[in-house]
Amino acid sequence: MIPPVPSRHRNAVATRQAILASARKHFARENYENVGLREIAGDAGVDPALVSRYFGSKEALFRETLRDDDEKDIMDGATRETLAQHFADLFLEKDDAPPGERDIHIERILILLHSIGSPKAGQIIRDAVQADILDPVSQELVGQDTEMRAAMALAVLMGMGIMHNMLSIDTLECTPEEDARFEKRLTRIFAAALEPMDD
Amino acid sequence: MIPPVPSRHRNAVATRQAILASARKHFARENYENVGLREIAGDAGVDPALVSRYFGSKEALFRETLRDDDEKDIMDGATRETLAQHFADLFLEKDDAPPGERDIHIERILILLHSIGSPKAGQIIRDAVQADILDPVSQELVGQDTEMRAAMALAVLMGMGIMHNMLSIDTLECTPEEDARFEKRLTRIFAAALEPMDD
DNA sequence: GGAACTTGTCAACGAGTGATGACATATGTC
DNA sequence: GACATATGTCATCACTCGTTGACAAGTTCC
Repeated sequence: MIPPVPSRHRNAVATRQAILASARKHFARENYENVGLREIAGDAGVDPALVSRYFGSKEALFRETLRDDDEKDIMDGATRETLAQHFADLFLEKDDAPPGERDIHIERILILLHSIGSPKAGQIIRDAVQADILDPVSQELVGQDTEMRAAMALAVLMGMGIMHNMLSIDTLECTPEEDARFEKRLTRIFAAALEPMDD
Repeated sequence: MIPPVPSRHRNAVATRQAILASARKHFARENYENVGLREIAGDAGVDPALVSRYFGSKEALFRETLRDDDEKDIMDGATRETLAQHFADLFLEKDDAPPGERDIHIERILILLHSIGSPKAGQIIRDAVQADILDPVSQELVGQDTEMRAAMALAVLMGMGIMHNMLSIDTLECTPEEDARFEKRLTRIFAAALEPMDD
């Protein structure tokens, strides 16, 4: 009988992070309801009971998944002139952040999108959207209807994300010319959502 | 012992329709996973076993829920000039269809939106979106990138629907002036998505 | 070395799900 | 009226889920 050598030394914070990372990965791919705690634990190489122990409940784990501690502001690097282009780049993943940080950013949006429509996740998502996206964006805008314009830009961003990542409806990635026209059109849409009315 | 008078005479097609109507109602309010067959049956005043019997499976029932038999085309009543306004009206529910038919239309979109992100409902939704929205719209467009433009308009429509109906983020319903500005901006966004590039 | 605490393991609970098959009752046909 | 079929009822299956508590094993401190 081989005494099973503990493959990983006991480390509370490490397992907690492993669980959280696994949860982020799975919630970014599937529904709140379709992600099981056993699935998360298995992928993290951890006993399922630890998930409940470390986070209290699945709902609390999901909330933790959406928390941004020191993540960079969604409006970082955008000036008033480049606002529409900034949002287009956001969707086109032409982010100038380091790749690791960018992936986290994308993962977070995917989590948001996948579990919209789940009543248990609804309020959590609502709060995160308001605090991390709507408030920062509308605060950056000037002129009339700042909240309305921020909400409309977010609506476009979410709709495009759903089309691309969840419905897998891609009108992109064809010829480079089409790609360029897509980007131009996308920028125009964001401009229509964000820019102050000129008349 | 009162012999329980059958409140409703046995009628296969009537119960089938009752189940379908109840399913539509519930799927328009919650996730695919969060709607139970017992819930649907209970609301239809029907035994839960009948749901499986009449529709085979929950998945098949959901698919049936999204079928449009004789529903009017999403592009009905739109000319090339009023295209953007037509889409804005679609979201603003200023539909000129009879109220019953309009509710069905709205209900169908809500079903689509709520169960995006559910893997079991994913393919069904994808097919319905393609056949009932993308194809008719892109077929109506002229010029370059018709599919791309249709997809972008749908993205805007879905994003706005999510904001309004699921995240309950309303920048609307304030003053009439704001309302008018919102409609104007929304029309501009749809125009940016739908109109051919002029340069 | 032994006590006190932390971290991990295991088995099980109660609740809920979709689905199925046996049975009961109504309806239609001859 | 008697049979065959259509429709509805009931109990239950097999399964998955989140969560919990008892216990084992490692770690730290005295």
